Amino acid sequence: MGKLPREFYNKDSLIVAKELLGKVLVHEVNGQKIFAKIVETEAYMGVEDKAAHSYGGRRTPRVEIMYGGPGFSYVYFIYGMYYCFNVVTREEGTPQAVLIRAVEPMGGIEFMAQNRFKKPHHELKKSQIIGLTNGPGKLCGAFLIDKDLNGEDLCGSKLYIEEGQEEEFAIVSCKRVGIPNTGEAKDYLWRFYIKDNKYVSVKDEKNVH
DNA sequence: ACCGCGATGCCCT
DNA sequence: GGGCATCGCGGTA
Repeated sequence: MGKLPREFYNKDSLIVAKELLGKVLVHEVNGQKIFAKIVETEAYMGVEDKAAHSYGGRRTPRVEIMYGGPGFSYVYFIYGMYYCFNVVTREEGTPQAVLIRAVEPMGGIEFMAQNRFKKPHHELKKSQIIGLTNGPGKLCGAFLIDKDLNGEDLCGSKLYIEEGQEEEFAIVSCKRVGIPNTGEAKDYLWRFYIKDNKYVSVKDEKNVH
């Protein structure tokens, strides 16, 4: 399957966030290959977006990678415990990103089970099987994504995204999660997910197509 | 099912 | 020193 080229990422996050649904995130690590279908994303639109780390042109060491070119990872540490994985979009100097919020496991599932719960997959409860990757912090745990992967080139051969199978699905657009203090930005419908997918972190009842 | 809360450390003012 | 693009637990129903 084809790896997404750098040009794929050189667009507004609102476009890339939708186009990433159904694509396959891959991490090759410790001789293992972990891969999963992207089912939920959020667009962070940079300078104009109060919820974005780069809002107003804020340029600190943490967000520096967002100011570089498209197709690199932006991994940050949150709540003292978790990592979140983003894909940097747009050209150098325009700091946008897409947060990957949930994925559906496809391969390397035993490895994910160990990484998340220190147990073999067959010992997991049903809620734990869904809980492997149905949230931004959880999928980073399953995929062994941490600070060391900040700034990784997604056009390389370690952490990358591939075309998925041809597939029809409906896309739901709704409000982003966990950004209560961002004024009008908290109400923008910049979260996207595959309708009816089990691995979506938070379903939104009153949604828009 | 839903709700409330505490964990825990880095980043930035 | 305050806040954070989260999660899992333990309570109540």
